Amino acid sequence: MPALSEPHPSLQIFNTLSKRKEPLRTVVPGTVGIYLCGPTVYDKAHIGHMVGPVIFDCMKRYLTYCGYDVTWVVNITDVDDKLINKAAERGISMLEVAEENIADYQSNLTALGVDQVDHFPRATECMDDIIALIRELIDSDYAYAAEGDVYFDVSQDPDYGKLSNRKVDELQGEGGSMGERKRGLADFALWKAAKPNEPAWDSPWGPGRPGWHIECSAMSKKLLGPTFDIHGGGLDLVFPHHENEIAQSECCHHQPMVTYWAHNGLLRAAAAAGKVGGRSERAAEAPATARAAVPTDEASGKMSRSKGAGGLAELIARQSGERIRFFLLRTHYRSTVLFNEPAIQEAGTGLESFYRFFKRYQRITGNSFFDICPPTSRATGGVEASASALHQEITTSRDKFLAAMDDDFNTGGAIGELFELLRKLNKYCDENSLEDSQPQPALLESFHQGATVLRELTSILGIFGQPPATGGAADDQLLGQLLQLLIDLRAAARANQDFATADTIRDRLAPLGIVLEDRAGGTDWSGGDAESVEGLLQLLIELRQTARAAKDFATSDTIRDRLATAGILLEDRAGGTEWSRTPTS
RNA sequence: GGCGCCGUGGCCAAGUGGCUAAGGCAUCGGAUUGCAAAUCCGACAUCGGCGGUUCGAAUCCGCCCGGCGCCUCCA
Repeated sequence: MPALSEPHPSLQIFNTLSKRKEPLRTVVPGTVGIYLCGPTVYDKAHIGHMVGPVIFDCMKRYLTYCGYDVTWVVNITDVDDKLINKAAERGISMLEVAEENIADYQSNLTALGVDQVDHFPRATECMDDIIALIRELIDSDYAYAAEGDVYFDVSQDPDYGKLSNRKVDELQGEGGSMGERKRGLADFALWKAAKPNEPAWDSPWGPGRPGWHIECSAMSKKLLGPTFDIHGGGLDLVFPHHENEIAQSECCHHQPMVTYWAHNGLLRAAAAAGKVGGRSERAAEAPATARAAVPTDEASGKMSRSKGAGGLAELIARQSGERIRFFLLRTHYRSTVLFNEPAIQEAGTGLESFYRFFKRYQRITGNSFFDICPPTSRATGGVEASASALHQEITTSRDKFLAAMDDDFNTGGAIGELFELLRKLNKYCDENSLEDSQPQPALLESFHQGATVLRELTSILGIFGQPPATGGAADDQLLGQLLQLLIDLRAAARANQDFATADTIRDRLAPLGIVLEDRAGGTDWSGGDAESVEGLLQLLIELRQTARAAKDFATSDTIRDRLATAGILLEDRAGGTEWSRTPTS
């Protein structure tokens, strides 16, 4: 076993094996191999499945930023009893079940901004590796075949239990029919003989399929080697899954499987016991006819949606992947996170402050924050601290941010520092009136550099990569046109000291989720969606009626003409004014 | 029964031996604004309870109370 690299000067990782934080030392200097246990794809993903991917995505981004060449593997278990059952239940093949849920899983990952995964190995694509590993274990007497099954002989491994702090003779083991074929209760299956009509692969022990644990030993070895740097997964996998992985791999290779075991905390449903997607929840869910059904009684504690186990795609549609990502990153990854939708909503409120700043940046510099290309490495990032008071503040914030990340990827602490940096930048805008007059180029440059550091740091967390996705382009355009018209009408009213009309416009917009902000250079708006359009038109029609009643035909005609330009036709009838969309071609 | 985790302001959440306990959300003042919104400034907790170690503890130890996880498929 070759010696590990020199430790990183500041980065520490908590290791489940030693139960303490340790400096990062890698197997190969300058590179990091990460393996994260991915899903068993027998059903749609729930939000609990996203915790690991999101934090490990940040880990890879940070390690890359720190100069490492990182390879990240997330395996997919696509052969398993539950897949077989699901396929039988639905009358489709196991492969079809897997394909469907892999697509769901990956689209969820994409929505949450998880795009750093290098390999998604599938168990069914690694059968040769799995069988080879089992054969080696049998040859060296760590495993034995029994009636078409193969079991790992736990009694042969003196280290068994070192990860989860368990003693072999205290383990309960599985009962049932398999128990008769096992030599020891704690022994676990490496290969399971196929029953009639089950999917099966040929092996020296007869047709069958691999056990769950051996897949990960085989896939991690294949892609990362017999010893690699970081192995991740949920805390619930420590025993038996990871314990068994260690047993298999280390008995086979006679060297450490993994240097750092990193386990993320589990998501817990607020106001109810049990982790999201856990056993108690599934039991409670069983009587329900449709798991994706809208909860009928929030107080019953049996809701699926608010516990997050169902409808991740729907949750993402309601809240956006970025909000969910930000919500997850606010808490340290080893902590239990209490999940509930209002909390995600609240995280989104915090996120809005950043988006308002991005607009401010655009107003001041004329450029999009999202077009800033920040330094992508720790060595080249940051600003000259001595250049100005602002730069010193920025440097302090950046140092604190990096110190938090160095401390076992403390994203919660890092995010706190991000808000500090945001406040400093806003204050700088205020104090130097960057929006009002023609600011000095030097002030502008300092400001730009501060924004660049903000972009540098947020990129590490994988947030604000791109402007938020908007709805349909056509509706967006109409919404923009209607609001510009309303803003113009309001500006005219304000110019005439007609604050009643001006305030009416703003007040009527609020219930539609649209907020107006008056600034030196004009009025900004935010919020609103396709559903706001009808309300806006109703308001415009009323404003036009008021203008007509006051014989202010210039205004009323302006409204009608500009609506026509926007593709809305107004028709005055006896009972009132009706609107319709002009057919588009 | 065995192994383990957690309990910080109204809510969420950093901090795990030493300046006035980050930050977010909410609330209340102030600046700013025609009024708002946004932004900035300020207010708001002695860290579940008790006892101990220490010059010094939210941070270490013990006990108690409360919440949760694993020991079985599970991210």
